[in-house]
Amino acid sequence: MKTFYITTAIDYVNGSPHLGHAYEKVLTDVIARFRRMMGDEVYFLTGTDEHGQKIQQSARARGVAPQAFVDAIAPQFQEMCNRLEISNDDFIRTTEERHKRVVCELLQQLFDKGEIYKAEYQGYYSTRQEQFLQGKGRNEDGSWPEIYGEVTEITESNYFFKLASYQQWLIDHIKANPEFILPRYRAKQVLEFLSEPLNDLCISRPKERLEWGIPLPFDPDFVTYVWFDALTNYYSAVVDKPGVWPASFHVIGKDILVPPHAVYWPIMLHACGIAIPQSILAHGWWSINGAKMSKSTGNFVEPLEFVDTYGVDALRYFLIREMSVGQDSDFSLDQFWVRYNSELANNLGNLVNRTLNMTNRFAASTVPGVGPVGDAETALKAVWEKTHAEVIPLFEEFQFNVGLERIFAFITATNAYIEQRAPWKLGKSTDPADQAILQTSLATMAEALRLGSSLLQAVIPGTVQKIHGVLGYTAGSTWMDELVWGDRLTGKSVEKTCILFPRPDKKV
RNA sequence: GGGCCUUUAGCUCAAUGGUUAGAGCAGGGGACUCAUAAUCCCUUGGUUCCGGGUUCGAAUCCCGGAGGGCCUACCA
Repeated sequence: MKTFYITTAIDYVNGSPHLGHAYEKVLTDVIARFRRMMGDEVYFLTGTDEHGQKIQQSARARGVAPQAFVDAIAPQFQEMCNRLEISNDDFIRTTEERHKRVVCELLQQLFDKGEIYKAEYQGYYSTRQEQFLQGKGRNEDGSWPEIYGEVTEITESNYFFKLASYQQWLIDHIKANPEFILPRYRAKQVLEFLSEPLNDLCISRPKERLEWGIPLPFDPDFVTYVWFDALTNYYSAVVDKPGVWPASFHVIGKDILVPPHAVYWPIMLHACGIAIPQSILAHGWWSINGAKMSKSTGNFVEPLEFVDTYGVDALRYFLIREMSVGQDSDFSLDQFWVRYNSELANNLGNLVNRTLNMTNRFAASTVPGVGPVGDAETALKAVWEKTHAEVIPLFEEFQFNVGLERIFAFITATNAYIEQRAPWKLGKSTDPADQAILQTSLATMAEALRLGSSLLQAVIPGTVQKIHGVLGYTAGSTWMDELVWGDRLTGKSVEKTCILFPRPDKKV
């Protein structure tokens, strides 16, 4: 079986992680965990992008070496993964030897094949910003904006990759493989980009301008410029792991789909004779309180602070529940509280607690065996079968928001079942028939809770483990038979109480 | 300028061209007490952005328009 290999974009370490970074990690993690539960062999990669001009500048501004600078920032991203309970198998940094070696190999190979050539490039250059300027950045009167300082027209030599010669191949591939770019409507955007002739891609910077990069193997006076450095991480991380490449999914933000991931990357690989990824999944962006996220205006969410305050699963749940994958979404504390209170705390959390309580009170803390089964049990089981059958395909299509809604409908049905059986009334009866139904109802609610929470495994893994734990249960590593209604809780002894999602006034 | 996406209840979202457009939350009413003042039941709420067209039948397909977002041009 082909390994299910999934990646996030690597984050540029010129600043601290924010909500967007956190979302992409969580989304990818949910997919990875879901595939593992489905029985796939999963390999999950994330990492950091650590070269380039901005980092060189930031390091210089602080008077430290670039390596020291990135060594200080990269751990923040690793720490974020830990705190978000991201189940990545590897974390690659583009400053690692294993990465640089592969980048050089690919570049040398393409150079030897004549796919990379040297050419002169003429353009307007801002010394202050240390960058070439685009014609469109110019003012109406032809002058350049103040921030660029002195702008001069210069000629510079650089290396170029023959992108254009693969244009038709890529167009054909995208048209023949509708799964290649997801959501599908994004493929139109890529094809539109490809409807104009591609320019060859400048892949180097002279060392006088940019030192902080990977030197070209065939010309030490130049370093690699972004594309071959950053994109190659997906490949370099697994080049020595047989059976992992090609990637099944690259999960990225919609902003870096066109052109890097959908155009440069497949062409780079194809030119090297390497298989290209199966699929690229482009997600949307978060706004905050209806406005664009921005550090300068203070309109941003610090993911780790949020986790400290509200808990990792509260954040994971909200991000996945609220966002329709591919679309943009808004993050507001009000909406967060709606999800937290009504879904996590009241519907699910309270179900856990009342189940424990009743099992303690009416069955000496041990999940009883199922007695006589009536219409109520049959009906609840039918809801389960329906939920189970609907949720898996929804998750497979990344419709997590809809899937979660269905799961919570089942949780509600379980709460309703409990009302219908009213074990607290049965507990007062000495009639053996009532006692038998009591046993059945306690066993049924526990089993429903085990199953319903199991479906939440990929999204809120820590919480699900706690729920299973207080039910005296240890879940299997896949859903193969985990999701089958049964009696595996019979005889398990349960905990006294468990508050999973405390209400705000009761939080410490 | 060209292109893409989007618009469904107060809010967040569903609905292979097919009964009377559905859920959750919020609002209103009731029930219950095992439970985190929770839970359960009932209920109010719609010109599916607007205007045409195709069709036996349109939220869905076509044309035109409006609002919002985005790509075309480095940044989750």
